[in-house]
Amino acid sequence: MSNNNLIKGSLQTIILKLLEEKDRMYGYEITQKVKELTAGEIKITEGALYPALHKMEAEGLLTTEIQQVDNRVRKYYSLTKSGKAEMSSKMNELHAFIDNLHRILNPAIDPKLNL
Amino acid sequence: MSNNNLIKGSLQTIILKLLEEKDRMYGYEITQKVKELTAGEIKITEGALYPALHKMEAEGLLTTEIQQVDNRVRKYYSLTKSGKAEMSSKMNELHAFIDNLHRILNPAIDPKLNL
DNA sequence: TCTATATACATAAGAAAGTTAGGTATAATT
DNA sequence: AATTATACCTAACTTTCTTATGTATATAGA
Repeated sequence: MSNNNLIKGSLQTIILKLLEEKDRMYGYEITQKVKELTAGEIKITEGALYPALHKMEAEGLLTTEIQQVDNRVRKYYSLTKSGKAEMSSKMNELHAFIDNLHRILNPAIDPKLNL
Repeated sequence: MSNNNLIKGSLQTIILKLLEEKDRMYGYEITQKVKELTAGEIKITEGALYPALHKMEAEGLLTTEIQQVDNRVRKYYSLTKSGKAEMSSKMNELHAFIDNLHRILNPAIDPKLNL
């Protein structure tokens, strides 16, 4: 019923970073973790998540391990060596991008000074 | 020869905000302003910019005024009332999104404390 | 003079990364 | 019995960008 808006290109970075913080995660767990961390403001849709995970596995950034839990299948993902390198790289890119966004969007004079 | 990477959805916000800071701007001027503010790190491509400007004009966010300068045509864009409202809205969304990104990507314990 | 660069607009084909909607299946709750 | 939660998946479509191309004038350099 509602829109998440604005992830656009940061989903891979989010996945990589979460998997650096926690060694093994499965898809559904990632969606719940993001929902929890953002108080429900960002909801990763399954239509975005699963194709992204498959793509990253195909690129060699992630490895998988299937596990049976309570008669249900879970597919756990972990970072490869190359995935760890990609994580660092993407985090740097994202920080640089956000810094640049601030340079563009923040008025020259700090608006807080005008209060 | 090089890639800008990572704008994805923030271009409209950038255009709206620049036009709030400076009443009238033309397309080429916007590309130069962004390049200048980010020390060349973000380059708005024309293939992204012009369609975005046309779309925003069609949506009633921008109005245009064509002007002749040195035998060359310039198309100046300005915010409409609705464009100003959209600017505020998009800025809020973007700030909220960046805050959420920080919540997801920043480790629970401030890394600066580990230095 | 010719060429390249800068200024200034524009479009079109294709790729990338989402949304929305659907499907399968088990477990737990109402 | 029906709904919600858990857990995976895909396919059609849309949005937004990249890359490439086109037009035209002005200026600077070889």
